[in-house]
Amino acid sequence: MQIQKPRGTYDLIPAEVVKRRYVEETARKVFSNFNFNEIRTPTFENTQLFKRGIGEETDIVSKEMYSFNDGEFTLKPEMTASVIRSYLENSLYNESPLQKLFYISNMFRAERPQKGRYREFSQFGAEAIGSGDYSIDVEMISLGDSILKALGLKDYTITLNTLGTNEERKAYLSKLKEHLKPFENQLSETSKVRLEKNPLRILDTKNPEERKILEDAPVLYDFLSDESKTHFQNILTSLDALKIKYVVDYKLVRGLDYYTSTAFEFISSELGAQSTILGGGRYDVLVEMLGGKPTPAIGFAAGIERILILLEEKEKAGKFTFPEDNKLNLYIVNAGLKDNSKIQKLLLDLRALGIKCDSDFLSRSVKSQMKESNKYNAEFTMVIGETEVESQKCRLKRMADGKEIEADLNRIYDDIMLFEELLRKQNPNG
RNA sequence: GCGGAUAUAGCUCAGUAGGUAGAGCGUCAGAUUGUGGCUCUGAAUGUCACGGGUUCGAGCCCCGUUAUUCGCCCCA
Repeated sequence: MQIQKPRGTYDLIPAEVVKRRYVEETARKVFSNFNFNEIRTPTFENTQLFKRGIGEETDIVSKEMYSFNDGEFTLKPEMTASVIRSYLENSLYNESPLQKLFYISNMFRAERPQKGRYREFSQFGAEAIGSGDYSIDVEMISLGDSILKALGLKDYTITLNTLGTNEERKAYLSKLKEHLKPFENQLSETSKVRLEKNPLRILDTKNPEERKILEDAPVLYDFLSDESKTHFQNILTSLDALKIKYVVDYKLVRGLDYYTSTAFEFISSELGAQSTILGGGRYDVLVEMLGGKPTPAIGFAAGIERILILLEEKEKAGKFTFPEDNKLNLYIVNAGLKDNSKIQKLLLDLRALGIKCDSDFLSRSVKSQMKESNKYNAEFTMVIGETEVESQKCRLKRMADGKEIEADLNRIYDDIMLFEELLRKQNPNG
């Protein structure tokens, strides 16, 4: 029996690699424009890092981690914990008080696969470590927005909330529990468990009955300090000034323990259950939790597969096209030349000069080779046989319009560059 | 992890009442000797996801497995 790829993984065949590279390169370009620097960390970490950083009770840590070596190591299920670990381990805080970092990497979570949800998946994301100022929150949101716009996406909603500080949340949570207690029997099993362990997550429910119960539940925002409220309002004011549209949703929460204060999600309606294409927020306590000095920080991550699904849907609808790979500059047709090394020598010289060129390796007919050249969308084609080798001359054909010049085999590169001029000289009327 | 659906050529899909597979696209070759795109002609390719069962006989029916997909859940 054929061996299959593991569940929830995928192959990227050449046609798909081109699309993915477009996403990665576009993201990289925008990150760079925002003066964020790339960071790369190991594929696996000590399991302890994620337990401490993400939280033992989270779904990710409690049931979705790929651990091995008796649980000592774990394939990274997200990047933030790794980035902070690396930030501390390499003392990046000594290089400058604000570190603006980005990453593009694959992650691993043992979830049930679905559209837009894989067991090995990819994210690009950014972390700004060292500033508690609201302006960096705005910077991050506009960074995410800029990348998606640069990619050609615009049909998404930016949803914002603020989760306040741990102390503020504590006061709120007891009120929320009080509100939910009477309805406990109507809650789902998971919500019942959460009522004790993490009541905030109940706000996130999709269950219509639970949503109803939550309608007149206390609102977290009302429990926040003036400082927290001002921080949030300043962000909103700035976003208005930048003409970035958003929706405030006081029920938006995040699933990882390290989040505090600002939280945001970029949501698309075209992805079914996996509607979040980009999500993030502040995590002002994480650096300290991982052994550093108290350091405010904020980050986000975006799902590359989800973005690709959206772009492919747009492509199908005729509203988008992926940029093509660089086309072949020259295809050399071998017309019965026994000594192929003469052609390969030519290819080698041209390639060294930066020309993308190829030839036949199947001893096919001239006609087939021409078709091949056409399929590769080659800019130029030339035919070389015994006659050409002897005379050191050949005909160089431009595929777009079929026009030809006589070219010198000893200076093909120059002739390609001078094509138009030579064409005029050789055919003054054509 | 729970519930539903699906699984036929590289791709998109047909396949009638169970009688051992087809189309379009793509690929390859040819349409007079060494020149592509259009057109025409022709060819190749499937253990009908895998394993078992029912039957004289299964792509079609039954069971299991695997994978995909939708919802829950989770999140990017």
